[in-house]
Amino acid sequence: MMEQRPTSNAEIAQFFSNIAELLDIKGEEWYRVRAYRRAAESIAHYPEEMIILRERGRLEEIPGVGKAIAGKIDELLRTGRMEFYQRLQSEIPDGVLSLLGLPGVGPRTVSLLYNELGLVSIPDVELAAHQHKLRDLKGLGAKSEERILQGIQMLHRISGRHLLATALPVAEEIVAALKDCQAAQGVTPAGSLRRCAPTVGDIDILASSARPQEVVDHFVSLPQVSEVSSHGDTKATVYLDSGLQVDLLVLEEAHYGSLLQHFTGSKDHNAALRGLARQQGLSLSEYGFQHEDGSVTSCATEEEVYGTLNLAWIPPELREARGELEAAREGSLPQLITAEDIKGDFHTHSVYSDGADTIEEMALAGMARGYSYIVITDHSQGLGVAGGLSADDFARQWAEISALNGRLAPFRILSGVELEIRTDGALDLPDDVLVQFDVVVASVHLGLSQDEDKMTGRFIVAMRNPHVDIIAHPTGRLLGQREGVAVDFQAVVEEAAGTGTMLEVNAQPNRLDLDGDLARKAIGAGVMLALGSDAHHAEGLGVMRFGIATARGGWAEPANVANTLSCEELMATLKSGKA
DNA sequence: GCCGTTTTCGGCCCGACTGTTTTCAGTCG
Repeated sequence: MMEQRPTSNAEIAQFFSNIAELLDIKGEEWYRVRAYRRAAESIAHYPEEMIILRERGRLEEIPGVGKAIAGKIDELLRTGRMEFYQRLQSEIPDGVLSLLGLPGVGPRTVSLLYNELGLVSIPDVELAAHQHKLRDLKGLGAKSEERILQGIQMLHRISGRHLLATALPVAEEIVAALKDCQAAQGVTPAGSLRRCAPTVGDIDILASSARPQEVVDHFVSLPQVSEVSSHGDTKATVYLDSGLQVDLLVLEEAHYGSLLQHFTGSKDHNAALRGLARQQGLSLSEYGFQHEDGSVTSCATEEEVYGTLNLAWIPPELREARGELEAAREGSLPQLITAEDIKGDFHTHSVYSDGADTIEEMALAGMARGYSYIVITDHSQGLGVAGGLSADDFARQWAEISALNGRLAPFRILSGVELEIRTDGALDLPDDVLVQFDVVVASVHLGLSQDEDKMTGRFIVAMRNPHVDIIAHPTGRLLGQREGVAVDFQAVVEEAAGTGTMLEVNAQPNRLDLDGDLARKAIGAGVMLALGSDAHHAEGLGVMRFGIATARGGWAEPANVANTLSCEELMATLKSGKA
């Protein structure tokens, strides 16, 4: 049987990421390790497929990929294997890499655990810790052993990351509590929360103060805190009862811009920024810029930090080391879409299917948000579990929408449907019904484990139907629960561009689908995005902020997003057929 | 291992906190 060859950029990147960690555990020189890490990151987010670049001999155009790594990519694509990687694997079993996931355990400690005790998995380490075998290792002691054990128990309790929407209210509560401390000024969430990442590993909060120690002391003694992990003069890390980790950093006000920039990250963005500073003979840290003569210039605002490096200020959502530094230098950063640009919501449910509120309640909520329209998109009949509607049901709904529009004008309720793309690829309602909707949103909820060809085919059939305006939550991922469906996204994007079909950025906190990277790909191909709250009750319209944040992460400008159109413009666009 | 409008060799990102230390390495963000 043919061995499955890694071909996607993500799969190829994984090899180099593993190599970096294996070399790190082996004690290889840090810069070489970093080179592999950077290459992996670069490959994972490169807009073109490695397989194409290889054919054209253009692999070395990728930043961070030189002769040696290009050769390894070539070998991998040609033979499906990589000699160098296999040699490393023979020295260190794959499972050992998982030990790096333990809090407080880095490459040096992993090396000890493996080489001295032969531990190759987290359960191995747990057992050894219980048997007090770890405390005798050189450089470790009873405290380290206890800490590792606690880390393992923490991993058992919480699996991984927290949704942005979960962490945000917690962060706001802590910020409010910190403001009670008189010494604290300028308290604000930073980190992945400020960058509006879909999920956050921890909550970062920063403050400025003339008396940092007081603020840190106040922080670690908050009632929400269940455990203090570290507690210094300017920095502390705690765990809450919920298992969430919260970091606080406090500096004087003069450093505030430097601090905010530093603590917002991302790590990669900051590393790249420090690299730029180096080129100018400067050393950048949370305190400011250190010049070659040792003097330090601190920045009170982020604009000063970026300005010092001849860069425009960069919106936090873009700080992922994905080309934003180059754009900031050239003055070509996007004018990102904002909440004020949003004139309507493309994806909402009512009591007609599985929503909790009436169409009128949904409309009133939309009006309260300052929208000029919402699209009601109840499920079609094929999705029985969600109370999907038949053509007759929709006819009743249209009558109600029409009456409401008479009363609520100039606000408009648009008649829509979340049309099931059935497992056999057929659409769930006939064309003579579809043509009567203002907006048709098509999506898949069934047969999600179909193979890539079948799934891609279902999307393409839907997009080729002249009445389908939008594909909703295109990958079907559920954060922390389910990977997206197997689909050839490149083919989907091309078909969307070719047929003038929009792709949704679904704003549900556990979907955020498309994500920022894919949204950016879609925009790059000329696809229009449609933001939908997918609200199932009136309050649910509020999640739109997460959709906007995600679109911003995809570098979306107002012109890339259909929600910025007025109702008239939208109807004119839809009536003129698909592009 | 990568990279170059100072460099094809010699650089390459910074600092706080902790633990096991007796001057520092490891980890983390």
